[in-house]
Amino acid sequence: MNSDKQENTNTPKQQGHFLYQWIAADVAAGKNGGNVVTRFPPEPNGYLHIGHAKAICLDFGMAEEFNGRCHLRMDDTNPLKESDEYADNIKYDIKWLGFDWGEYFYSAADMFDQMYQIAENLIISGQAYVCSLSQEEWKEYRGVPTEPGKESPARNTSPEENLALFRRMKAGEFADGTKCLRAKIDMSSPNIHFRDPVIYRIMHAAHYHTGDKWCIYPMYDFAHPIEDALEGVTHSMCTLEFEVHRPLYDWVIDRMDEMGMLVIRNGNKIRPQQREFSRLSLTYTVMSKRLLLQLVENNKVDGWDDPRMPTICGMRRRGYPPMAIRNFCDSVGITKFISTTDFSLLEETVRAELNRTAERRLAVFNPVKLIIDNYPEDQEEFFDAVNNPEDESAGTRKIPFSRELYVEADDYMKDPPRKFFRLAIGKEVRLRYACLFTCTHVIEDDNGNVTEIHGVMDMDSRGGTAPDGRTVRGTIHWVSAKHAVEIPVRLYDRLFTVEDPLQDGSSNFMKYLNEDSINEVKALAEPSVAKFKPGEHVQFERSGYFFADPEDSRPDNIPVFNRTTTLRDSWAKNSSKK
RNA sequence: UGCCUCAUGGUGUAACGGUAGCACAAUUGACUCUGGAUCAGUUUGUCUAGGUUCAAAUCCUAGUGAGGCAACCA
Repeated sequence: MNSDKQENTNTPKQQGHFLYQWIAADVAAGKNGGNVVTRFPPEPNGYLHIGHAKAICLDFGMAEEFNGRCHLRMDDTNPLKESDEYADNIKYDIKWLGFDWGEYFYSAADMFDQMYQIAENLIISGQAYVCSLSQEEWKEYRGVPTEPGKESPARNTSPEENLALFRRMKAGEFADGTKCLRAKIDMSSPNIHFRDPVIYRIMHAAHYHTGDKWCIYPMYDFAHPIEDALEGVTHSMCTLEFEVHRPLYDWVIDRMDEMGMLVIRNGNKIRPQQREFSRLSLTYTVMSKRLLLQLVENNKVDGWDDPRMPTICGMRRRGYPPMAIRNFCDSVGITKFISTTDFSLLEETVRAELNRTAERRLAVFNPVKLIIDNYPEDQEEFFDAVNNPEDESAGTRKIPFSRELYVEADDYMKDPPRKFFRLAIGKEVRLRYACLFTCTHVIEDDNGNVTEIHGVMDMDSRGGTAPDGRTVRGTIHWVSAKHAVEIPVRLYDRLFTVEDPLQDGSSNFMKYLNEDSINEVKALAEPSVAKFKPGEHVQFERSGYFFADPEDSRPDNIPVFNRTTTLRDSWAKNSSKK
């Protein structure tokens, strides 16, 4: 028993990314009593995007891995930007991804009283003071990194004087920006964040959560470590740009420790620690809330949940399954290296998931009539089709068949290249699930466009199997002309035309918008497609994965189908190369 | 420039002093009632220069390149 324990403490599992190892080492060493508490701390000032999903998977994932818990906390210390609408949608998105914070929901605003108390304590112990310098003046006093700054004239005023001033700030006696509370640290530190950082500012603004109770609000650098400490968070993970803030984070934790305000859990004093990892970047999109907001406000997209947006809600409407997003987040890994992930990796993860789960249907997007001349005019019959070849339990369905069908115009070629295995005069193809068909002739209009494809079926090939076992290379999809239903579809493509829309700065990114990123068309589908419910996925064979849009559907209850992603198409890839 | 950080195929990541591996992308073939899926194969890499060591992607030194910080935003 004893030796077992020793082995555990000395050999943390040497696998997983660096943050995993960091936590594993703490657990093995018995730090915080071996408990792990993480947190995901969004500011409710925008919608969550795929970059946040990476952080969510990390924060909740590490908690689960070490049998701990992950808090959800609204980091709402700036009333000017935050709202309930954002907070509600953030919660919805996290749940949709499949994570649960249980009873551990927090709001920074709920800790304003304690933050205020800590600020007063700092003033009393001479570690904070009220400064009246204007922002311009302060900029000059703070100085540049290469040389020490200058002390604020208020730096050495007495605690009594500062306390009185701070209380008057709280009482609303001063206008915005005329005064602020600064931590008294080190004006000559090479780390700018140590040069007496502002920890409270005056903002006469109603907070979506606390209303008019406050007119002073804490700054991030002060609030965040307090939030972590008060909640008893053990491991606080954030993105790389906060690396230089870490000494200040630790400074605040030290002060709380001196004040005896750190949480004691099971006899262990919980001292939160911060570590940083690289944020996610994706090709062909932008990931900053600010820029996404610009797209929304300039009507370049249809809102935060436009299926072209890299937001969680946009991807949901596009038809990306939550598991695909989680698998993607796992596969990009956690490092400190600033990298850009190929969008195709995300798409491939989505295809992998949908290939397993989505039912197949036949739909024709660019129809041309195909007539089976040896099939009786008034006859119709039904053929069995497999719903999902990757999942036998999905069963089969019947597809109606008749003399006149629609097929893709692209599936016919007048002068086909040698490796074209589709319709051409004299060639035999398989009509998926139905029969073998040989094209005999076509009818063209005055412009040379094919209006009808004619041919004959092998009457012994019903169901699509060759009676003599001959191989037929090409199989094409079709719908029966008199049975087909018309469905609205939205074909989406990437939002930007270049891998890095910010290649010449964030002010010019809109010029790289892809004008062709949405294409609304009609398609003809087999009748069963009309029965799809909003929120269901489908693969239209040989075309792509589609998602019945939960927001829009027609009066006849046929949904609008958003194209989630195309199928891989090695024929198109090869032929476009030539 | 001051402080902090990072550097492995086209892209992203693994290797924790001992055979540079995996995924995506690219490419060849097999198979196939989706030119999908599946299976098999191929191509491409340790930023540079020194040092320590029997042995370095890994440790040390210097250089180079990239990023972050200098809001009363988070």
